[in-house]
Amino acid sequence: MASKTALSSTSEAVDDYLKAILELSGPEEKRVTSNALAEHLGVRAASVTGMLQKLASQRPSFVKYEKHHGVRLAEAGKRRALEVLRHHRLLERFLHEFLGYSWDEVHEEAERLEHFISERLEDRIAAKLGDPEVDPHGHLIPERSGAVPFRKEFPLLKWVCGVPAVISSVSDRDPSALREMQRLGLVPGVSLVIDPGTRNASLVIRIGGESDPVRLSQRLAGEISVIASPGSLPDSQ
Amino acid sequence: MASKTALSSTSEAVDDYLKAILELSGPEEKRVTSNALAEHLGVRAASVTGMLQKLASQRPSFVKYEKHHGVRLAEAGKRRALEVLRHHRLLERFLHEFLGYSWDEVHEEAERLEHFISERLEDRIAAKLGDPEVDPHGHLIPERSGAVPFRKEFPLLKWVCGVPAVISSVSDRDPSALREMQRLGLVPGVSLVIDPGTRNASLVIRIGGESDPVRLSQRLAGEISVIASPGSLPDSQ
DNA sequence: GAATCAATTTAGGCATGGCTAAACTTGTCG
DNA sequence: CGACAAGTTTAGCCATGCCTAAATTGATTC
Ligand SMILES: [Mn+2]
Ligand SMILES: [Mn+2]
Ligand SMILES: [Mn+2]
Ligand SMILES: [Mn+2]
Repeated sequence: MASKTALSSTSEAVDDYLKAILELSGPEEKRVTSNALAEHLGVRAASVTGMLQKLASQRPSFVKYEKHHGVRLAEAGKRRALEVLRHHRLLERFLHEFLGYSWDEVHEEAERLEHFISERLEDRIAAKLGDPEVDPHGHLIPERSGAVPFRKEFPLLKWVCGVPAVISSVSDRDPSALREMQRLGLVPGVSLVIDPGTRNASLVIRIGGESDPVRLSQRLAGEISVIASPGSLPDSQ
Repeated sequence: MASKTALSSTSEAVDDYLKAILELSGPEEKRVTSNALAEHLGVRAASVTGMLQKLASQRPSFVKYEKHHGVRLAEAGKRRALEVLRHHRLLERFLHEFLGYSWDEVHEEAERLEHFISERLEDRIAAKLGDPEVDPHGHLIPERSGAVPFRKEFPLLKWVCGVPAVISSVSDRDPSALREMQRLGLVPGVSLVIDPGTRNASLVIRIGGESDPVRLSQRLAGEISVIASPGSLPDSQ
């Protein structure tokens, strides 16, 4: 344990809490509840409380924690969370591009290794990949400096019918959903339109300018995020 | 912690004990003392005793342990130790060959990652490297099946003066020694002869058929292992 | 303003893997 | 044989992170 401390001073458990807070608090950096963390991390709420108290009491503290009112990242916590998230996404990309992993296999491996690679390895992987901006699921990779690229994207389920969109990213946590999307051609960069009036249990879409419609389950659609299609703007000729 | 268990059922600490026993017991599989393990692992002897008792009491047990008389690997322990050793050496080779690590940098990174790579990643790395037989320091890589390649090698310090030898491997644990060897050209595959009568604090050798002698400290020489040079056999024309 | 209920925290435990200090074995030497 | 020293084990502790069960708090709702 002493040797792992030398690398970063954070344990795997601490890393995972910080990353979970980062992801759950969203771009607006909302406070995150103990329950939400417990569910995301697969531990009991009581365990979360214990960890949050410890994270809040360190110097410098990793989180700002107010009893009964949730938690948000402090400066040091945000720095480490972004560091781990960069590791995760670089690793996913590396496994996919150099070692023949499919996009539904990369997440599990990266989830473990992200805590244990050195800064040197992070840099070598980034260099080998040519400093990529996105991972295989379309997620933006935080920069080495800690800067966070930003892109306004929307859940496909909230996109307006009839307006062309481009898939920007998909959730990486469900391998079987990823295989299904792969089969349908639903990968980042692909454009689509939602058929008017299909907003019930499923959604009918047309992919990439083709005319044959595809029916999408709520479950699958819920994992897809989109941005406006360049072709949908007024200046599209 | 439950999730790490899913990968292998051994913790990083257990892995390191098993690997240490494997290395310290040598090809003859001698019993290893608590003190030797404590020194190798950088923990106190009392901690070793505690761990050995636990490893011996598992089912199936990882080690055969007799109080006050040292420990040796049981079947399950040997299997896991070789598995981790294979990870270590494949990783060293991969970091060196694909990611530009120098041979004095690979050990530290591999020492951490060896515990956390999946069987899938192990296989992909081995395939990418073309199933290599040795790591950057000349150490033989255990096979996937658990088979252990064998090669009879000797400490340079015990080699006979005047008889040509070839460097088979060097210790990977001291980065500054490795840099020094690199500088002198003392890498696996290089042939050398020890000058007669130099067996004191240092050793004078001639490298690769050249005539200029090199003085080698006991410390450096102690990290080098050799095998007989093919050219030294009677049938060398 | 009080009752209620869901969310949260506290209290008390357990497993892992370290540590120190104090006992105990074992082999060796007088 | 017996005493001693080195090596080893035991006893008792600590930190990390998880758990369950039992309080507690805070946000309604009447
Ligand atoms: Mn993780
Ligand atoms: Mn991803
Ligand atoms: Mn290790
Ligand atoms: Mn090596």
